[in-house]
Amino acid sequence: MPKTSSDAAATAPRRLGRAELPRDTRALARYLLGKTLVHETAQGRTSGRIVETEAYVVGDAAGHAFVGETPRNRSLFLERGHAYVYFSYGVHWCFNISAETECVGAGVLVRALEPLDGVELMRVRRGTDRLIDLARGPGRLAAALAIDRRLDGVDLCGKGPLWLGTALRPVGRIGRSVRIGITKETQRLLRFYERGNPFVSGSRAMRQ
DNA sequence: AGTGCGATTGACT
DNA sequence: GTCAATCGCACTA
Repeated sequence: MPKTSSDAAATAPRRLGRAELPRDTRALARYLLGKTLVHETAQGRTSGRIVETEAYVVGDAAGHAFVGETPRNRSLFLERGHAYVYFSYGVHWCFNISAETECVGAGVLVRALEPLDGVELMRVRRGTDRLIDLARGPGRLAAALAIDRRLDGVDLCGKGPLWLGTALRPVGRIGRSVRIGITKETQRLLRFYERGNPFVSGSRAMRQ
């Protein structure tokens, strides 16, 4: 059987520091492609390679921060590198990374991961055996890594259980498209993904 | 206090 | 392809 990036415990990524993250929201969305997202819990470690992101920039009517700071979106106003986790459609959690500086509301939605460590644990959490579906889409990704409201606002650049790591493998060609599922600012090309990667969400055309 | 709706997913025709 | 599930939040009054 050929070795794939989904084999457990491939190589250990190094934690990324805040200084390594671009301030600019769009730049951060691109930078994150190929990087590793890790969550360590009592159940074990799950991690994945980020293959799809969306930028929600300053002054963006589609962004949750557009209405100004509220109890729900306050994490978007933290310094870059903090988690913004929100509850979507009364069913799913979605994971974002705050961007820009403190008091500026912007962030990057992480939409899909290529599973790395803890694939079996992800299968249990997700209730499916299909590797391709474990973390393909923001709601699935959060479920696979057990990300929920408890992680809203945590620093991803500290020593906590949820953190960003270096890329274990360089990112390939980056594709760009409109963002998925929004009703405002629908023409802006703020979705970024690794071209041809089967773990990217959406239709086949959206992965090319 | 009531209303409308959403950065989604999975089941079903 | 269509559509219900299911909740918290922002907004109106």
